[in-house]
Amino acid sequence: MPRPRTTETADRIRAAALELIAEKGVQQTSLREIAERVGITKPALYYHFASREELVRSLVRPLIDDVEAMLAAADAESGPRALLGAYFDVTYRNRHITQMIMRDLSVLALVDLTTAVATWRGRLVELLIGKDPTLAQQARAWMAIGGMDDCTAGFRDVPKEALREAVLDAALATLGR
Amino acid sequence: MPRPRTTETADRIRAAALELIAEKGVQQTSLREIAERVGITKPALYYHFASREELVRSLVRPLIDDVEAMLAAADAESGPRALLGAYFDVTYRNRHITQMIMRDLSVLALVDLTTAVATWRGRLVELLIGKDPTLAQQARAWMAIGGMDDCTAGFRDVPKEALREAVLDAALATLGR
DNA sequence: GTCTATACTGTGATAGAC
DNA sequence: GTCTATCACAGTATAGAC
Repeated sequence: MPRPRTTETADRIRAAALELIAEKGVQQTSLREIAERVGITKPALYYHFASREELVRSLVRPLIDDVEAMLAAADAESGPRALLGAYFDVTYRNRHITQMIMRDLSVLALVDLTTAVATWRGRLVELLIGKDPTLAQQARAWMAIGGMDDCTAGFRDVPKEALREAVLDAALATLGR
Repeated sequence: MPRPRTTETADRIRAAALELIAEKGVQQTSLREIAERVGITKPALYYHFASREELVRSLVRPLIDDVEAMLAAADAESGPRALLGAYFDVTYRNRHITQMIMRDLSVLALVDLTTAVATWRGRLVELLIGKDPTLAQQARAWMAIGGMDDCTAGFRDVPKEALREAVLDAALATLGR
C-alpha cells in the first residue's frame, strides 16, 4: 500500500473551481482564475481536464450519482415523506453543487446532463403520484421538487434539521397530503 | 406626422437576440450571431447597445416593469388567489423572458437586476403571509412563487387557461389555503 | 506523468472612415 | 447608421522540457 499522497492536483482544481463558481457563477469564472488559485498555469489545468466542460461535468457528477443511487434504493411503498426526505438529504449533502445548478440551470446543457436530471425528476414524479399524472398533479410535483431544490440552494444560513422540516412540510402541502 | 417607419433596428436586434437566446441560452449566444441574423455587423450592433449587458438588460426590463406595476396596483385585501393570479398573468405575458431567466438565473446578476427581483419577491411574500414570516412560511412562499415561475417557463405547450388553473391550484395548496 | 512555452481561434469591445 | 480594422483576453490545443 502506497503512502498517503498529498492532495491530488485534480482535486485541488475541483475545489478551487467550486469555490470560485460559488462566488461568481459558472460562466463568469475563467480557467485562468482557477489555475491561478491552485498555483498552476492554464495549460497545466488543461492536462487534468480536457476542457472546461469536462471540469464542470466532474463537479456535477457526484450529485447525479448520489441521487440515482438514492432512487435505485427507493421503495415505492415507503410514502412521499420518506422519499422527499431522502431526496432532501442527498441534495443538501451536495448543496454546493445544488446551488451551482440552481443558479444556472443551463450548465446542465453545457455538460450534457440535462436528460440525466430530467430522467430522475420523472422517476421522482412517478414515485410520488404514479404514472400518467394529470396536468394539475404534474404542476404540484414540479413545484414540490423544484421548490425543495430552490430552498436547499437559497436558505444557506439555516441549520440542516430546521430547513429539512420546513421544506418537507411545504413540499407535502404542495402535494396535498 | 412622419410616414410609418420600418421596424427600428434596435427592436430587430432585441427580437433576434430573444430568439437565439431562447434556443441556446444567454451565455451561449454571441453578439456576432445576433448581428448576423439581423443582417448587420457586430460594431453596428454596438451603435444601438453600449454593451452586451445593456442589450440583455433591455430584454429583461419589460418583465420587471410589468411585475412592479402589478404589485403597485395590488390590493392586500384581495387575497392570495387574486394576487397569484395577477402574478401568473404578468409572468405568462412575458413568458419568453421568464423562460430566459429561469434557464439561467445568473443573468440577473449579469445585468444587475438581482436586487430588483429580490425586492418584488419579498413584497409578494409579505402580501401573501405578512411581515416576519416563520421559516416554514417562508419556505412555502418561496416554493409557491418559484414553482409558478418554473411551471410558466417549463410547460410550454399547455394552453394558458389550463396552465393557469393548474398552477394556481398548486400554489394555493403550497400556501395551505 | 506533470507541467511550461507558445500559438490559434473566437469573443466583447473601441476607433475612425464613409 | 453602418462599415473596416484592430485590440485584449478568453478557451483551446500542441510540442516538448523535466
